[in-house]
Amino acid sequence: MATGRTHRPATRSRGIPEATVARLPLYLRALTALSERSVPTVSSEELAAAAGVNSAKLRKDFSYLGSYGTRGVGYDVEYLVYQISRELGLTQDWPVVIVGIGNLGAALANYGGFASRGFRVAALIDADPAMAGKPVAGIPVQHTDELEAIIRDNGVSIGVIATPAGAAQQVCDRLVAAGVTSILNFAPTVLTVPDGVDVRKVDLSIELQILAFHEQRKAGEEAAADVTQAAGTTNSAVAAKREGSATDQGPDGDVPAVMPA
Amino acid sequence: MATGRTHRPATRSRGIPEATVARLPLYLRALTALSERSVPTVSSEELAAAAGVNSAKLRKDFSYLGSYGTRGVGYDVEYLVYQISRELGLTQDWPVVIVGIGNLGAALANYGGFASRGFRVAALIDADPAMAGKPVAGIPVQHTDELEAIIRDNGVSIGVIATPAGAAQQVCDRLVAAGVTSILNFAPTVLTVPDGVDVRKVDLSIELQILAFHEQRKAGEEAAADVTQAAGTTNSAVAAKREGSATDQGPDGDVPAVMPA
DNA sequence: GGATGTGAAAGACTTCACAGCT
DNA sequence: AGCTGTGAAGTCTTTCACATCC
Repeated sequence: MATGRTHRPATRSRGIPEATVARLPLYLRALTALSERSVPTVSSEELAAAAGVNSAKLRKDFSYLGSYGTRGVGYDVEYLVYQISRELGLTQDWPVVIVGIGNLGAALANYGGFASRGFRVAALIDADPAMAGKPVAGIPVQHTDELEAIIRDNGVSIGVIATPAGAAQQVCDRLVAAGVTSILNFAPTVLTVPDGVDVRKVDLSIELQILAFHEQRKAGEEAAADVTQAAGTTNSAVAAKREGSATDQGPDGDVPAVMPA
Repeated sequence: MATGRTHRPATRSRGIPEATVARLPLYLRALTALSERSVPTVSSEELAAAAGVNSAKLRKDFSYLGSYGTRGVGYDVEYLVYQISRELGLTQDWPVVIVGIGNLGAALANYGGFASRGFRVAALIDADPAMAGKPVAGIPVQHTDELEAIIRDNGVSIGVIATPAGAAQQVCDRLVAAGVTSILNFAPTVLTVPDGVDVRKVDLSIELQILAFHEQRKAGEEAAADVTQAAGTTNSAVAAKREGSATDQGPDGDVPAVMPA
């Protein structure tokens, strides 16, 4: 037990809102791009635009990390990159295992951004004996039998599940039993995990369905709200609604991703 | 607004909360499983468990759709499946194009759940001339040059971007110009789109970073709270920290190769 | 002057708890 | 008796707007 909601002696400040945490990677990516262009400082306005959020939100987010900016000037890019990296735990190396080396697993293994920042593919695991030894992305695939040993020998705490839905829970159970406490699930199924284990899911079909919902709504409004200016091409008139902000990308709200069981 | 649809009092609320919309696919999946097992009715408690949420939330969610349950009994599985499908716009067929047929694009094309629920892969598009004509998941890949024609001829309104980050915005612009109004972006970059176009993103690297944050927090607590039985496992080895390095799978590293986080 | 950092207000979402229907 | 549907309360998140500091 223990793990779960450990009672912490009110260690001040460590309360970064989940919504903020979910945006830190976005800021980090934008900052990294600026860094590569040798941009020394950036204002909340500029950085917010690059990250696709509004500046008030960004400043509020950063305020949870501390006062890393300079009034009248902006933020030092390199310094912020370091602070956010540290906050996200990317200054250390996280060994990761990918279970299920089908098309998706292979795509993930080949994903460059994977290795680049803090994450290292420690092993690829698949249940198919025929896959064993075969290299994918330069890493030999190992059989599921080795799962527990791999986790322990490499001190893996993050596992990626890219198996078919039917195998996901079983794989998850084994990962958790072997010591994994964070799971990124690509299988279209709800995973049940003990307290203290984080699960985030990535689900193509859910995302598409959400898009379909909005798409349908657009079509309805379009039809109902007669055709005002729509002259040329289709271009979704979509009319009203839609407030100012152009693109608050993504699953943004980050619905219920983390579910500590 | 205009549209004098002022007929219904309420209940048929036009405003289903975004958070609710994001969960409908989850409920639908759970219900479909029940349906396949020929379960006739289900209580909010049972369905909530299957979907991984709590029952109060589920009931509240359903209340936005209408009163589809029976007090003292529960919900009729088939009926709910239909209502949710309709609400999500899955009773119609959505042609989808996938742009960028690397490992990830291929994985998406092969994804079964794709075709099953209202979505149909209308075309696969890639910029590599060598890919043209080559079948992936039984569908011949077409060259980017054909993009506009494909969108128009098939009435595609949903596009999936699985290209490297560097090509994503350009592809996005072309999709939008051709009439696409919903985009699912797998490339690790912020897309800018005109008003009225929805973008959702799926980003491996962001998800991993969020997990790393929580993982780090756990480790800190563990250390602070010390003791616990523990013993085995642990010692995250944490080798040296790697810096940048320009990995990048050269050959069709497919997906987002560049752009770390 | 100019941009950050932040209380306070507004809004969105979740949870509670129970009235109301079967 | 059992379970849904929902106002109300509680919590989290976003936005505002301005005092504060370089």
